[in-house]
Amino acid sequence: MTETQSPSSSPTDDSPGFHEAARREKLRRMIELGHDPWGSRYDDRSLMRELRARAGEIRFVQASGKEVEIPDRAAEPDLDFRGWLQDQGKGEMRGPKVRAAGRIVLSRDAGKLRFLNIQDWTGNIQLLVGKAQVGEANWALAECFDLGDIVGASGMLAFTKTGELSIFVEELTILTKCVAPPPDKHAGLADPELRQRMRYLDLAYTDGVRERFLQRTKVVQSIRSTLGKQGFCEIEGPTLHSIAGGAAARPFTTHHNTLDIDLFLRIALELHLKRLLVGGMERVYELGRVYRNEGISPRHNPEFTMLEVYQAFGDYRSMMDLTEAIVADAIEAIDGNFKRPWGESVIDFSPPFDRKTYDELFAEHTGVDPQDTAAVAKLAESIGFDTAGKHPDVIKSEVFEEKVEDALVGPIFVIDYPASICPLTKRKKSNPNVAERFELFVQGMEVANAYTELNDPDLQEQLFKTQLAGLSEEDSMAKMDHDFIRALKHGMPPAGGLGIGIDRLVMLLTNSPSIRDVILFPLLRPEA
RNA sequence: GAGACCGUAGCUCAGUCGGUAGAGCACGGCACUUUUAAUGCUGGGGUCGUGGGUUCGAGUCCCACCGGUCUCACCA
Repeated sequence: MTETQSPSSSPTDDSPGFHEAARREKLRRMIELGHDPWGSRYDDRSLMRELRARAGEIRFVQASGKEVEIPDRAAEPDLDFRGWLQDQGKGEMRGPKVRAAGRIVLSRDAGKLRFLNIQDWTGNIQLLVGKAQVGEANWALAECFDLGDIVGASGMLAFTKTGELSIFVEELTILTKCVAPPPDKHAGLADPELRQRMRYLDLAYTDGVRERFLQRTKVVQSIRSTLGKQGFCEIEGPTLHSIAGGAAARPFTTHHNTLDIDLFLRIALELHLKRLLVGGMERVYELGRVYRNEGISPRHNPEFTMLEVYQAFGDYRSMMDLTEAIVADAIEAIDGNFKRPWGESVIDFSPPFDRKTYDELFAEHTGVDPQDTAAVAKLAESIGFDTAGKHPDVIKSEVFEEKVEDALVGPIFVIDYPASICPLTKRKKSNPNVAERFELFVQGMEVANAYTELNDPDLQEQLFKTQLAGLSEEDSMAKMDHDFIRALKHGMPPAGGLGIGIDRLVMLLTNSPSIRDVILFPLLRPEA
């Protein structure tokens, strides 16, 4: 901001930055004409969506005084509007007086007549500005407008001769001058780096971007509403943890000066929510950011949004029903279409989703008996995995990820995981080697993960102490948290718990191939 | 962290065999009171990501670096 030129500097057509210079010249002229180029409060405007809804109020008044309804061009797309209008003979359009404000995204001028398309976040509308109609002062202002300027207009809502709904402007207001040249008016921004670094431009000028992020908002609002209706209570847990538990991921570290202690940014919400179950908060959730110091990919961002829900006296099966309800309600909130496009294919989110056990899917996709540890190890080695010194369940899960997960088109609940890789999950009564856990897979992506929560403090302590052979402590979900064990000793009710990756859910629901398409400001290396 | 590909005007993109940098949009000027990515005429706009090297000559070939995209690794 320190390099701003004075508004009085003249445009120089032969220097780099001449686009800005030309715009600053118009800014100077606006000031000269007595306008504030940075605008102020602008009341009583209608949104573009509202204006389009009012098109039905417009009438053509014939010379005789007879009012004629305007044909609905949506119902008659082939109508020759110009011809229809001529057939009505002499007369004039009459429509409501309206005010609107928005950014100029298109501009055409035809001598002493200008057409401006202005856009707000509900749509756009054409302004018709005629020199004779608006008078010299407004016309002089209109001559200072550029693409990208934010302007206000008041006038009559009516149709032009070609049938385009327009505001026939009577008064113009500059609300904010745009001094930087905008992206291509048609193509918007295409360079993925620019789209992320200058998200404001991507939102303002690239087709569909604002809509996608508004859909994300609808999904999040819908989730809160679904949970609220079922009596769940939203809480805010700490994001600074002294033990980064609840998941297996490398944490970001930070430091508190006064206490002189190192802290971690949370990698999961789990352990604090379960403490709340102990405290008698029977249905709780948190929807918030977690941080994992891992790689960046089309499906991973170092900070992402997680939903975790805990329901006392439930189990992982109640969480399956809840997951389906959350997804179904979110789809209803967007557009109600359960068969959703995904690239070249279509995902059918109609509940109920498929449910298959881990072992069933393992056998189906590998042809190997999941109980036959020797055969599983042999398969792992044939894929190229090193099996030496690894727990059989670790080997099995490596094979599962390699051979099964990518093939899960879904939506499908994978249920009943090997217990040894689930240190926070209750075991099945019928088989202690199996954990009551499911993950929801869609297009090979893990979207949700849920357990019947382990509430036995002694078993939990033991599992925290046990590092599975073949996993480093960093790779392990088992991190000793004495305070959490102490909480369990006071009695955590049997419960179901659920985690949903919100970014990935939004990706799937909005047909977005990269997580960066649904995160407003994904992590980027700083510019040089 | 490894590999492949990419970086040219404000934006979107061409650029052949190594031979003085191109288009559309945008921008300036002129014309036009019913346009729809308006149109017609006209003008200006470039440190080809950065720095080296090869060459008589580099946007183009080579090396390093910066940034991005994808794949892999990591994310049990």
